[in-house]
Amino acid sequence: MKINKKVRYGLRAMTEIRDSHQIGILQKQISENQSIPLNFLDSIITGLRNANLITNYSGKSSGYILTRSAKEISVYDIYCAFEPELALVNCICESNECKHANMCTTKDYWFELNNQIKQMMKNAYLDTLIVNENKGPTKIKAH
Amino acid sequence: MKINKKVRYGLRAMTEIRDSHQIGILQKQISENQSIPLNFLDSIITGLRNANLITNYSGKSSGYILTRSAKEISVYDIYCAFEPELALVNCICESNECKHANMCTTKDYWFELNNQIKQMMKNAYLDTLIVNENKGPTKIKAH
DNA sequence: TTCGCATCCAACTAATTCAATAGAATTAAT
DNA sequence: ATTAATTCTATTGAATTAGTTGGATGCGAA
Repeated sequence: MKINKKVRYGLRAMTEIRDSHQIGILQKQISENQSIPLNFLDSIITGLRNANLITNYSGKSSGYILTRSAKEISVYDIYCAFEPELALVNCICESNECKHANMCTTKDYWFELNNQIKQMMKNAYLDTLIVNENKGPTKIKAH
Repeated sequence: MKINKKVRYGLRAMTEIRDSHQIGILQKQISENQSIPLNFLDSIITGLRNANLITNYSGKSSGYILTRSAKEISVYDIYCAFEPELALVNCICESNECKHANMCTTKDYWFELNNQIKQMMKNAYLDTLIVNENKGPTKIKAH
């Protein structure tokens, strides 16, 4: 079970765009800052734009910005820019219902796990994604 | 993000073995009951045996049984019979630490999500996996 | 207007993983 | 011995992933 690279790069790209605030940021700059291959980033940007999460003015010095506040963009919004609805197992998509579903011992469990994961991704917002400066164990300040 | 078929079949196979209690159950029977291709089930059984979750006597009329109580076998135990430790992103495995980890905005989030999913799989035990008989909306009995 | 830069867009490919199959060797009950 | 089941190794075919290539388009500066 892996998160695919478009989602991972997409999330990192989104934090770059977030941090450029109203000014906007170019693909090239995102690519350099985040070590994402430029050509690959291109298709990631397409995904984010189609999902209506970012926008820009076309032309030479465009620069991408968010379409809404970072605290209104969830990790699941970004996930869905690159993947269909989260479905850990195929029978979660109704179109793919499997024949022995009505005697399946595991279906309910997968549905439950699927929902919980989805909910965790929906409850995490772009504004909370930050670099953790603490490398070592957390120091508790005496008070 | 998908659960692979070995894990899914493996979990279903485990509920069959659980339900055979002390008697034991043959691959062929598991294969028929759960519509799992027999040859493929073979490699799944191997995984479960190597993970020390099931055992049998080899030969003609063997039959598999659990090595311990179903309520002591977690979904995560079964998952790990077929996959290495859950790692949604590669940098979770220390051997694969990525170069810009110390400036990564998303690492902490993936670590947190990874831990929560792992915990949910560790807290679900084989004895709780059952067929849900209710097809329609739940009927609440008047009392 | 022509050039450079950056985005936009579609097709393609190389590599890897996944799901399944095939067949031979082994084991043990009858 | 025969039979029925498991065990082990190797291979295949399909699907997915990650990334590339090449060209069209749009804008601004020289």
